[in-house]
Amino acid sequence: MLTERQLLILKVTVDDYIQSAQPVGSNQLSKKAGISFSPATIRNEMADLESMGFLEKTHTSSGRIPSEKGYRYYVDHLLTPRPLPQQDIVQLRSVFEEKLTETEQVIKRSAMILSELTNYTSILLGPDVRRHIVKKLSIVPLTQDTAVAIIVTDSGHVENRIFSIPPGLNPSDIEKMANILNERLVGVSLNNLHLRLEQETLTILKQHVERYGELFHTFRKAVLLPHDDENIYYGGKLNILKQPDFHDLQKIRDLMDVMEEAKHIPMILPVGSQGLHIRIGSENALSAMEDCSVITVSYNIGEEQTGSIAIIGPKRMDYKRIVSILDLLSGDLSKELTRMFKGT
Amino acid sequence: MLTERQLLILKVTVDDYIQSAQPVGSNQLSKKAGISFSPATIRNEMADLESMGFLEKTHTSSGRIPSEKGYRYYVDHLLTPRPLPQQDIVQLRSVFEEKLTETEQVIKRSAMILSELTNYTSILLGPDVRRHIVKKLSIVPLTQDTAVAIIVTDSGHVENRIFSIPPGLNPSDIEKMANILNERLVGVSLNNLHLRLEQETLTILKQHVERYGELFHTFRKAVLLPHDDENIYYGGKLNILKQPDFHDLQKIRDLMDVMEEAKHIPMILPVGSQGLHIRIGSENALSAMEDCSVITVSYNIGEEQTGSIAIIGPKRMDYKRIVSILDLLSGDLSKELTRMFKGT
DNA sequence: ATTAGCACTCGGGTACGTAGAGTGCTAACA
DNA sequence: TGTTAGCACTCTACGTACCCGAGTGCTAAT
Repeated sequence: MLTERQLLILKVTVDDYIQSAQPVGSNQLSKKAGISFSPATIRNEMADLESMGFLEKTHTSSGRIPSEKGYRYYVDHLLTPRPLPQQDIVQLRSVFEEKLTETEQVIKRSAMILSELTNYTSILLGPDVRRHIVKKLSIVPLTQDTAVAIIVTDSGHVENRIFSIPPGLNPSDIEKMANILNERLVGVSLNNLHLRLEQETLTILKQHVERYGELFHTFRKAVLLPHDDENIYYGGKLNILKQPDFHDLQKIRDLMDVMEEAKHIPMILPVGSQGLHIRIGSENALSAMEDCSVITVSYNIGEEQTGSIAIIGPKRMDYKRIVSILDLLSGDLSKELTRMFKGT
Repeated sequence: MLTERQLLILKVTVDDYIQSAQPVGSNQLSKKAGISFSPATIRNEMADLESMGFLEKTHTSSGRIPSEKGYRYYVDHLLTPRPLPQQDIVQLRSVFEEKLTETEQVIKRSAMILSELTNYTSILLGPDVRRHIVKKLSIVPLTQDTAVAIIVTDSGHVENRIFSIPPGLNPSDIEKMANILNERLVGVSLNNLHLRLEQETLTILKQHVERYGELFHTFRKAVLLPHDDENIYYGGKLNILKQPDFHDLQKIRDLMDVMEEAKHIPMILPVGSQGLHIRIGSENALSAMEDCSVITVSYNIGEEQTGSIAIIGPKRMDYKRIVSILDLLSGDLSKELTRMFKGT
């Protein structure tokens, strides 16, 4: 439905606007490499592209900028991924040179490097902790009436919570409880912890531990409390301020507000979906992000557990480059993290 | 050296400017309550105050705004702390109603509430982890060649690090090592951990554990790696964007940049100093903060360990209110955290 | 089908005039 | 002598007018 020439003009227009952030006019365009027709012709084609909804004007006599539909068509049909410059690859892979031993560290560093490389904001979601398997559970008494419960998972993640001990309880009972819990809960995923706690351990505790009720209750409450916002990692939150597209302070505030709020994260990056996704402007669920584009990609550790990577930038984002970068990183990250925990 | 009337005019000028963010003129001032002299008189006095350096003009025929010297005099001599409204007290104390069990949680919540209450940015520094005393040390094997070391301190803080195990090492040796380390290191502060590690445990390890060298080396490296930026808590980082005083995007960027960078923190809030401090504009060490005022106060747990609270706002900050709020919070926080760990 | 030519539009910059708030100074006043 | 009314002056903010340049749409010629 679009002619070759229209496709060319659309592509060059989007490319130019992405690069310059200025509306592009027919004269300007005619001077570009690969364009062999006059400004007048370009004007006609651009008028057509506008009536079809791919381009827009900022005012009556301005040059054209891509509409959301224009960007959408561009990313769907006109994106010709170019191999990344060697330098970028080196920088991106430098994360893995650091010999980090912890998932958390690797992801945190990745977020930083990603934002440095792109000049946009990055959000990385760690693998879902709740699928991890309990490897060991300890209880360490702190004071007369408190103790800390420590759960180590197969991925090396350590969760710890303080809970209170009913006054006057026999210390040996706590030890007993720790032993029983260890015996019964190792091998269970954090997800299923609460089920197992109530189904299996409760009856056994009853038999061995005095006043198990209070102790169990406070322990259970501590262990189940979700610390869900702790595996979100940001890079370059302030890069938004670098973009010429954002000058309205109120909008910047709204946008940053939304990003910081952990509860909005599922709306920003579709957790659980595989592969690469691009959301342009109002395709985003949140109205504060209607001037942004978000590119997300998933990665995985082993086969099952997946995390997500998101890049948030203006609609006028360098899609070509970001797609290449995310492709590379998600692959590398999957490989590296899988390698780190292949032995589990 | 300043007459009563000059003091009054200075005070009212600063108060008014803090409240309105607009230069204040003689006519405007003459209508205020407590002012019983004419605009002309005020003009004379203001001219004097300006020549003495307490006030400034933004341009030849504008009203006056306080100079840094003016603010300084105001906070040193004219600050009449007023009791906080009951509602603020309630909101501030709501942190302690939540029955949080972990220091970290309490401090995190305090930072949030503080920023909500003040509309400025807050930074809270947790107590120095390095002074905490080791209560228990465990080593949990993860894979063939990795294990996680877990250190629980008397405050309930849990540090964990993954380290690698030299291939082919006897698993029972790791257990032996854990036992030895536990025996020797419980009761030592994290600060002194590295000393003790090398002085005492090394010789004993030599006697009991095969190939202690490699194992010890990798363990030592893991334990000593400082995670120092993890007890800084922010509240309302975006509140800067709310202040009418900040409109220059570049300055906002610089300011936020500086605040996020953990290494700048010691320059922002003077770690270790007791009591309440106010730094106005260029009194701050960092040039990015020359348009800000910072109010800091320390709090303590028990007798020794201290953390800090800082509020960062424009020079035109509501000093009276912030001082009252910080006074209250630092007291409450000290009491509450001391109570939480009085049993240690 | 393409393009040169032309009238038209709009944003941005500059110049100018005015209203309003504020100042400094002088002279009158208590 | 300290205070105040009066007045000329200054500067900002705002609105209007104007022009320049880049760009468009349309028409007519190629």
